[in-house]
Amino acid sequence: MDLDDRKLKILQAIIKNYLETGEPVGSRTISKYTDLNLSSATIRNEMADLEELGYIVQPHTSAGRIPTDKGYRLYVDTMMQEKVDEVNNMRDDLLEKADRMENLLQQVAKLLAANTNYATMVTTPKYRSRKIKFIQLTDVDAYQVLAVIVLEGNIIKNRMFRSDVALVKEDVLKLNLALNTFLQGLDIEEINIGLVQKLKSQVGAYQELVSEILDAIATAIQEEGDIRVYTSGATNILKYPELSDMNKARDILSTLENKEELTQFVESGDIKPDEKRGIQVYIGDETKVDSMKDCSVVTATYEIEEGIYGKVGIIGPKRMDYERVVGTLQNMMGQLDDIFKNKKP
Amino acid sequence: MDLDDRKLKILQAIIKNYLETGEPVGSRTISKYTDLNLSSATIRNEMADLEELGYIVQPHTSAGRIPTDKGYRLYVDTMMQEKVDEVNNMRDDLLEKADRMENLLQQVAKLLAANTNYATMVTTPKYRSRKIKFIQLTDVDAYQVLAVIVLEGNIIKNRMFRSDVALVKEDVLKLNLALNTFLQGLDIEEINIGLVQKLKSQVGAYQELVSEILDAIATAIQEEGDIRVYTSGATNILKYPELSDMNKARDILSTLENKEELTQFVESGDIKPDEKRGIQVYIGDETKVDSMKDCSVVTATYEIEEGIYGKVGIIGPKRMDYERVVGTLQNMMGQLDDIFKNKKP
DNA sequence: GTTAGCACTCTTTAAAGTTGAGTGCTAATA
DNA sequence: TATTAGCACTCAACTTTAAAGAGTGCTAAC
Repeated sequence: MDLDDRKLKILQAIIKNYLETGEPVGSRTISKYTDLNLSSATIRNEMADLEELGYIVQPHTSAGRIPTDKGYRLYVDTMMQEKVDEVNNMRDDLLEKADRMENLLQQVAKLLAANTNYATMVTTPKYRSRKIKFIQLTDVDAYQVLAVIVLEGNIIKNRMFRSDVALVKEDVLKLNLALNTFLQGLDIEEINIGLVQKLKSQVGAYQELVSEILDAIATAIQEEGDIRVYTSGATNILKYPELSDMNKARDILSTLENKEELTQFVESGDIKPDEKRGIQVYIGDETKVDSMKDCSVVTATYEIEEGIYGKVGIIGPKRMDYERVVGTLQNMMGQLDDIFKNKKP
Repeated sequence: MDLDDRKLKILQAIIKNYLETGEPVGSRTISKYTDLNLSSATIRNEMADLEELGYIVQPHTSAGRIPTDKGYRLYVDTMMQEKVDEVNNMRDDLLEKADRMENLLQQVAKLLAANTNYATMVTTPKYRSRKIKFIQLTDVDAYQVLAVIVLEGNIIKNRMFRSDVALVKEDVLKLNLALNTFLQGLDIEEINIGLVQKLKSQVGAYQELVSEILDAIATAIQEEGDIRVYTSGATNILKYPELSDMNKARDILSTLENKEELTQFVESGDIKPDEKRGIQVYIGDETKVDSMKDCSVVTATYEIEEGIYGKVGIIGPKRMDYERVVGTLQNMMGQLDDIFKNKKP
């Protein structure tokens, strides 16, 4: 027995209906609301076959059928025809409020949540490495100095330091020069003890200060390497009865709140294969996150420049509206492309 | 009929028991587990009185009693004796991970949530006004310039700008000087059109750039004036059955996620009256937030310097362990005081 | 190959009955 | 006069039973 065209059509109808209602779908429903013109009995026979093939199951003997993960998978892979999403003016909303990367990403999460009624996540871009572009010291007053550290890719970090000895303007300039000479263009691994010693030997009374600054630089590079995750619309999860069981809901919400497990999606998945925006669909157990075994996650990849990319994800029930979600994500990725190309925030 | 000592003792016993169990408390329980040595019948008589006085109610005729908001209020105001909390090494945890204000506050929220099993919120400090301390322009390359804006209180903001005309090193220095001459020490209201015109007339080809920078400064000051709110442990709410009703839970979690309504607690309440750390207890409707009418919120005030303060809040069920919460908060406020006094992050 | 028809299964919902915690009141007691 | 024992009463919560309804699988006819 194989999956012929008619079986495929029936499976599609079952899934579509289940996506809408969240209720098991019976043979009569399919018989009435498709143009196949088959009686419910015939549908029943076909359904029995589809069940044997593993695409659908009955929650209990006298109930309709619901799709299995395998069924959803087939649907997503072959049957779904993407719907171009109507959310067109997201971009204006984005530009209006967000003029910096972090805000922008947070805004993206928020907009998607508002538009889809699912939970959303956005990760910060992942860089391969981070080199020091330059360091700028400024004396704020006699005992305080401001250090601005600029990393490759124009990531800017600043820290205020307090010196024990009174600062001399010329010394600060010299220090600035020394730091830049030694550190410019270096990655964190390249800052070794020898280098630090050599640097310290040149700075006279400011050894303490230099130490602190070096620490700060290390921290800055480190934390820029970490992927941060923004989420939004977590409470949308509670809108779907099949996830609203107190224990499931707590687990899912807690995963969303803690965020660590979500970075998992950054590692996995292809990276932007063709113009499909690297869209990836994880169904149930495919998420590899235990608390999400009753959810599906759809992720897309955005790229801010060659090789530097992050992920946007939509988290909902397995019966999420895949077409709409994929459409919305493609749309959003397009908007992000525009923004990153034209006007770097 | 008035509230004599015995009634008070009984009320206290009822509330204590209810805080622990979350179940209505019957006369027999009180009779057995207090040292009053009274029969359940006597307790019943007293309970009837307490009900008439408005301190307790019965959820239904044949149930035990639970405290009313008025009952909780009396308890919090007069009967509660603060327990010094055992969470002593929070401070080390704090200092280890957090070297910047935002991180620190987020960390505070997280720690409190982990230690209390309630949801928590922390607001950023509220400043009365924000003056420009100085501005530092640096040319990154021929077309990009980095502006670092330092506000009073050492708030640092930075932005990268792209210039249409190629940048000349000396010009950037001049621009820097001009900006500082005109803007240093000014608040946002003081930057008027006349001033802007005058400034622009001095900068030759860089008018466009100056415009952008001024905009950025305005935005920076503005957003620093906004109070941000960090929350943590929102999912703890779901641990309490009386809040786990799907609708209540959604409303509360959604309030916590959106955060706007939470700033409400910053406005209200006394500001640090004596060494009680400005601890304030809002019970049920007292929160003035509709979704929280079944919750209590305990807030405390931290002060980073004279007159600049923010709030820390614990959000839980009405039957939250007030003593422990107040103790924990006082402890935490103490730790924060230490940190802000010794080592400004 | 398709379909009508029917017995069967199993969830869902409602109704009815049972239990038990806790009350209020009364009359007896210290 | 304050306290207590005792008892009838109430009501939510749980259990049991019954009925309804949706949907299936199978058989026999088309």
